[in-house]
Amino acid sequence: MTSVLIGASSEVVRAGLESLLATVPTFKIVGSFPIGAALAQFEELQPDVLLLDLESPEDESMSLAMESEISPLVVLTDNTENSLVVEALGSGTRAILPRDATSEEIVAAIQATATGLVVLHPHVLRSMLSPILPGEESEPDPSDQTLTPREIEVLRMVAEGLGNKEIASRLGISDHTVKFHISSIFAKLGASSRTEAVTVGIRQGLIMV
Amino acid sequence: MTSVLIGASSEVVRAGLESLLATVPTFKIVGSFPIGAALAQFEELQPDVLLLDLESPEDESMSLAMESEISPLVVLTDNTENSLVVEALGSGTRAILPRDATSEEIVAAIQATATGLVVLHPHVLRSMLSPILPGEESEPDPSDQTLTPREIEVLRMVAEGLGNKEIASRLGISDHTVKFHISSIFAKLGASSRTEAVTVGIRQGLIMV
DNA sequence: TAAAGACCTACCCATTTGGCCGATACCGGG
DNA sequence: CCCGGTATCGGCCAAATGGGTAGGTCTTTA
Repeated sequence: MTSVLIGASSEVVRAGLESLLATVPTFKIVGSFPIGAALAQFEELQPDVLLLDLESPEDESMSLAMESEISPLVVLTDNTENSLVVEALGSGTRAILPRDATSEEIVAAIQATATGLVVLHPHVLRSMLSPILPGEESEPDPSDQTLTPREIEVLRMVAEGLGNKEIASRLGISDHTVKFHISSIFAKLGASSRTEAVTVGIRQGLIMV
Repeated sequence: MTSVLIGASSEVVRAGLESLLATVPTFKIVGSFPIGAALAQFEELQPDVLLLDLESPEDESMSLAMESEISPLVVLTDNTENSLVVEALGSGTRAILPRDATSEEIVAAIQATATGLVVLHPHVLRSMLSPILPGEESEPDPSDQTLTPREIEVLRMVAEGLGNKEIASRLGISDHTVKFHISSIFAKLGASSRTEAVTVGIRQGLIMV
């Protein structure tokens, strides 16, 4: 049984969510209020999940909810690309869905959230990943050479500051081989030291920091 | 009804997952094979979800799965902090859970994945957020030490892949001094190689890529 | 089947790195 | 005035690094 508290400024939305959740026998709606009231009631009602419908992420309700350290939080919002929602994940919010999510998605998100998991809509994920996955940049700079999976694996360990010997033992290969791979990496990346290789690799999105 | 294909190298794990999923009436196991075989069967069986148990993210199976563009993919792995798993999200993987996830979590993740949502374990989320959320850094490692302007200058050149001698001539100082600065940087950043110092420096926002 | 590429191993050797000892000099605060 | 932090030099030395060349499997591709 998962107890759910609904917070939505629109009464229509509340009614919609209520009827939606009512179709799932393991859900129990412990309350349904405008956002402010829902937040106020959270302490007392202690629901497993708080389902919030936010008109816009700029809404102060978002920050309010974030600051109150309410943890199992499912948020419906329009602007899934706003960095605000991404930040929200850093402080309690367990799920972010667009307001036009299907009922199956909302139900699944609440269930997953209740178990402690974090749920995202693919769009939200993309906006999170875009800064760190520069994505398919194929500038024919000096090379355009693609590293083999093995080389990427090695480069990743180089970035960790590991020595050739250490890398060798982790991969179960000889350190001679590691040196060979690193030489190939240098050639393909146009680098001449492992440190330079790392920065180039990061710039090209091959590895992350 | 959600059809699930299981891929795990260990027969014990397969049996465990099978019995776990069997308890959910809306799940239907369409197959259970070692990882390679599971990937091969994916086309034919066309499951709604592919559940993979990966021993380690370095496993070539991961890259294999990523390249095959199989989309509804739930991955169980040990090393949830590895950037590899984060990258995996960029190409198909819909869920990443630690291998010691509870049965509730696994079930919830499969259900959410089937509806198209992306599911993460909180740990995985943290490793994704850390690069773009500079805040919340409160690891009193050996670090928290602030680099002097000169040291930052040196670190920046180290990141470019320059050698001590080269840095020395650019700064108009002796290479001994450069080595001294780098030693201080190592101590303050808790690094033990110039490459590691660079990645730590990038992580802490001291330098940029 | 042949060719190509990825992957692994091995050797030699010059250069670089990083740790360790020490020293001088400047500057600001107690 | 002395002390601590910063910046600058010096030498010594073990270890790691990077370049070159040369071989060997294995899988995929043509």
